[in-house]
Formats: sequence, structure tokens, C-alpha cells
Amino acid sequence: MTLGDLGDLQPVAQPSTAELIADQLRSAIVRGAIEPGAQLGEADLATRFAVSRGPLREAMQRLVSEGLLYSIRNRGIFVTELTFDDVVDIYNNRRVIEGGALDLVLDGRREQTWQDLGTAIDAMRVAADRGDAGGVSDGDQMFHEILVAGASSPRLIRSARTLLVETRMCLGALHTTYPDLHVQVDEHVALREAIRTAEPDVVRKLLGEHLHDTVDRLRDQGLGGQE
Amino acid sequence: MTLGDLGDLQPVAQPSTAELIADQLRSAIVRGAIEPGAQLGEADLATRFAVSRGPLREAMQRLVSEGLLYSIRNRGIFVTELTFDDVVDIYNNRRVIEGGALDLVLDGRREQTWQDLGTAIDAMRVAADRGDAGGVSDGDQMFHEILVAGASSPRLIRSARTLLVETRMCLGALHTTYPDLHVQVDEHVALREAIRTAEPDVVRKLLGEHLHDTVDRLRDQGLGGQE
DNA sequence: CATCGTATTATTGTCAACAATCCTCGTATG
DNA sequence: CATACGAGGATTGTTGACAATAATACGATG
Repeated sequence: MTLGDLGDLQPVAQPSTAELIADQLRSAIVRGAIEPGAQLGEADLATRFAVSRGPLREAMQRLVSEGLLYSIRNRGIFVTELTFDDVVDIYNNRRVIEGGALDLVLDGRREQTWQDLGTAIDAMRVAADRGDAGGVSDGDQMFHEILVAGASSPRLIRSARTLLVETRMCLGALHTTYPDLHVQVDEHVALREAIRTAEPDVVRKLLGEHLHDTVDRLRDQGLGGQE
Repeated sequence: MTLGDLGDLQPVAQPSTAELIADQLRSAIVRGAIEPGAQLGEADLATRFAVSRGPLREAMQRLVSEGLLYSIRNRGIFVTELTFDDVVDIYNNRRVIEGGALDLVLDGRREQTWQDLGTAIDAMRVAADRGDAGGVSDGDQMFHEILVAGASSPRLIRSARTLLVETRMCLGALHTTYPDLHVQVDEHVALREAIRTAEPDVVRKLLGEHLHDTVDRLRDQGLGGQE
């Protein structure tokens, strides 16, 4: 008995409980539901997730190795609080990672990536039109995620993911950094067009400035000296 | 009661048990003591580490999030096996990460980093003189770790660590890739000198080629098509 | 003989109880 | 009054036992 054409079906991935809890926790932290510096009481959280402390602890260990949490022995696990130095480091890393991804994209997948980025642009525009700052921020993240995905490098994608999570962490602290939402959209539109047509050096520079601008805005608006 | 000058003492870090076990496991995997694809039996490992299954599972979750292990629900946790595509991806990422670190180093810490790299060079030379391939490999890793440390970016350092671990994983599979150990040393010496004196573009290019060479050697020697 | 169904066994997933550590608050003492 | 000491409570660290799932081997059936 031979099988017919079933399309490209992929193996079902049954995520472990630890992974599920880790995802929940991560989004809770990003959303700001748990504020930086706060301790994650095991008993409390365990009942909240309706699981025992065992799986919860496993999940927390994952986030520790991602750098979202830190643990002090016999005291507990806490949400990492980002200093301004961290913000700088995060954006430095984003420049490195996304810049590296960009190089790979420009080396043969420009058109495809340009097309994929359309989804994010559309989402941003719609959100901006109705003044939905959160939606624009979502679109922003989507844009950069798609950009990195264009490099089709599993490791770059993972690095970018954690960096984007950290980005949202500091953004969450001071809600929307752009004066006008449409400015944010336009910046990404320009970047997208450059990816299709401009010289590599130019695109690269544009991305660098785009990320540099954000860190400047963050410095001006919120955390001046140090956290 | 005021305290006198105690030097720059830093907070004592009592690592959690999970972290300790994770370190042990990581080195065991890198060393090749556990071969890729192998399942990590919990009961067996737990007795081996003289702990219960709880802490062990926590440690394994860390390595899962690092990508060294992967877990299949209700089946177990396994050591990830690197395909040739992974090798390419690892070296692409190393180019990105170490290249990014290099940019930061060249931007104001050239002399200092050049000096720091001396340690690694010395270690490599000594090892090469007595034909100790493993020692040279250690020095190689140290070199790249110091290089990235020069950028003093916690996140770049962590990314680089993970990548170096993965590098050693595939290297471990086919023991020493250099025809002559001294060639390997000389390549690093050239790179180090360039970091002190050469134009940024040149240094960057040199590093890129250095990493590219390695992947070529790996393709020639061991894994041709896939896996 | 190949295939399907089933019992067995081993391994993972989960939990609740116990031990160890730390924080807090009250008390004693100089 | 400030400090040191100690009891109590709460939280984390660890363990062993139990439940659930999947791999294996064996026998039944077409």
C-alpha cells in the first residue's frame, strides 16, 4: 500500500507542558502583567496555571536561560529589570542580528522578502489609521520578524525573537514612543522599498538608523541616565 | 562602623542546582560523551549526578531552550544532531555575531582587545608546539571568546557562547580539522594583528574568510552532502 | 505469511509531602 | 535607643511515589 500525494504535511509537535507554561509566562512578562523586578512566587503561579510546582519550575528555568528571569538560590526567581545599558545592548544586538539577516536577504531573496513584508505593512497601516498604538507596535514586531525570517536561518530567527521580546519589555514600560503613528509606518515602508531596490550599503545603513532612532527616542522620553 | 577598602568585591553567586547540572551536561555533550541523537534517560542520568529527577529535568529544559537538546512529549529528551545545513547556519551566525562584536571592538577598544588576545595566542602556540590538537582547539575557542568579550555586550557574549558550544559539537564529531596545527595558529595571529592595525573593512573581511575557511574544511573532510 | 490486536514493560509526566533556607517580627540586652 | 538574638512563618529545594503514555513482544486472525 503506497500513499498518494498528501501535500507537504509536517510532523505534529505536541509541546511539552514546560514549553506551554513558558510561552504563557513570556507573554505575561512582555505584556507587563508581571512587572520587572517582581518575584515569581511558585505556589501562587502554580495554582494560577492549574499545574503543580514541578512543571512550573521547569518552565521558569527556560526563561532564565533566555535571560528574561534570573534566579537567586533559596530566594526565588525574579523578572529581570532592564537598565538603560541593557536597552543600548539590545538595540546593538538587533543591529547585529537584523543586519546579518539583511545581508543574507539581499543576497538572493530580496523580492520574496519584500512581498512578505507587505503583510506587516498592511497591519501597521490599518492600526495606525484607527489610532491603535498597540496594533502598530504589533505590526512593527511582525515586520522585523518577517525580515529576519527572510534569511531562513533558524538561529538568527531565535536570537531575533528573544531580542524582540526584550524590546517589547522596555517599550511596555513607557507605552508608545512615536509621536505620530504614521511616521512609524512610513519609516518601515521606506525600509521595505529599499530592501527591494536600493544598494546593499544603503539598505544596511537605513536599518541601522531606524534602530538607532528608536533608542534615541527611548532615551529622550523615558529613562535618562540609568534605570 | 565604616568599612575600609575591600577591593572590588563582587556579589557571591550561588548557582542553582539546575545550573550546575546544566553545565555538566553541556560539557558532556560538547565532549562527545553523549552522542548526538542519543536519548537522555532521566532515571539513569539522575543517579549518575546523584540528584533526583526534578532538578535534572529543570537542567534539561535549559539546554532545550539553548537548542542543544530537543524534547518529544511522552518520549524523552534527545541530543540534537547537527546536519550540514546546521553547520552552515552556525558559521553564518558566527560571522554575524563575531563580526558585530568586531565592529564594536574596532570602535575604540582595539589596543586592549589585541592585548587580551595574546593569552589565547600563547596558549595555542604552546599546544601546537607539542602537537596537542585538543589544546589548540581550546585556544581557538578562547580566542573567539575573548574577541567577543572585547565588545562588552552581555547578549553578544551569550550568543557567541552558544555558537561556540555548537561549533565544538560538530568539531568533536571529526577530531581536528586543520592539516597543520601551526597554520591554525598563524591564521589567528594574522587576525589579531589586523585587529590592532588594519582598516576595519580589511579586518572584517579577514574574520569572514577565517570562518568561511573552517566550514569549507568541514565540508571537504567530513560531512559532504547532508548530516 | 503479513497484519492487526493486546498484554507487558519501561519511561516520562505529575503531584504532594518533607527538608532546608531565608525573611520577619518580637524580645532581650548593652 | 540601637543592636543582637531567636522564634515563628513562609518560601524554595528536593524527593519518592503515583498516573499516563508509548515502545515492545507475543499471539490471534485473515
